[in-house]
Amino acid sequence: MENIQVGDFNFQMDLSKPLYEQVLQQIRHAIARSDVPLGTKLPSVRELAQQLKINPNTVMRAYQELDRDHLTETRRGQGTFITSDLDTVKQVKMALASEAVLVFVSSMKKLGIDRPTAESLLKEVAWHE
Amino acid sequence: MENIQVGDFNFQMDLSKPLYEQVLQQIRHAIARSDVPLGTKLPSVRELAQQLKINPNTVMRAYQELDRDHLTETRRGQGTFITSDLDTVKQVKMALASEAVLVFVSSMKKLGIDRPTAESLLKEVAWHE
DNA sequence: TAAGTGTATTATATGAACTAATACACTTAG
DNA sequence: CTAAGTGTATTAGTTCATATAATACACTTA
Repeated sequence: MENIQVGDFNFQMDLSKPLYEQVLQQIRHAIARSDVPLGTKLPSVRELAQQLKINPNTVMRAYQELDRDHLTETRRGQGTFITSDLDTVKQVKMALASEAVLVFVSSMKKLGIDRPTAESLLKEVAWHE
Repeated sequence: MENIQVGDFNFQMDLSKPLYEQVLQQIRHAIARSDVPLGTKLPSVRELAQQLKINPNTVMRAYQELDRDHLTETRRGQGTFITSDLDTVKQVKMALASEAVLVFVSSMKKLGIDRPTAESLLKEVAWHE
């Protein structure tokens, strides 16, 4: 459970999922949560790779996917920056939230659990904001 | 989206996840949903492999995991049968449901979405029992 | 005894993920 | 202009989980 701080970002890496996916998701979530101001510069590819002890190519793969979602903007020679467009951030956030909701509903249906039961199960668990 | 019927079971295989995991989950869900009576015999390893056009070893891997959870019982020379113990089924079902709830809550928290918002998102989606 | 079960073993194939090394292109501070 | 710091691209190789293949063995039952 090592926690690595790089610039404004926090990373917890493990081996359960592809590394590029973890980097991608953790930065994406940081943006969605507004942990970090719009326009913030991401750590450079080389720096992040060094800090996380992974390959630069792996970091680049994550950054490219962020770019594709327009959550970041890359300026050659300068770096990769979080978008300044709040709408884009909100849209991505809602898309991720909807996806999570659908996954949950799908799980419940696969188990043959109806809506009221699912809702009460959800009410039973602690949240801890 | 091919749908394959084998005995009392329905399978929809794709390439998004390991084959053994898909077989495992689909049978597990069928049991949890009580789609199939307790005590029912699963298709034989060879038959299921043939119908799904996958390797017998892959099917066996799924069956062994079901056995480990005590959702099935294997009798050498006879076959693999769903447990007759309703409690076991209920327990596994609730464990899977709890897991799904936790995953959902975790997703919401990673996005910085609070409980009331999550609940209202859930209310907004169609369910279609 | 034969046919149908699960089980085990060993070998091989495949593809995704990751690493490695290197070179190139662009920007900016000095 | 130059050097250092950016992202980008390419090619090669490693590693690991998954899946296949072929075969043999053990047990049950008709």
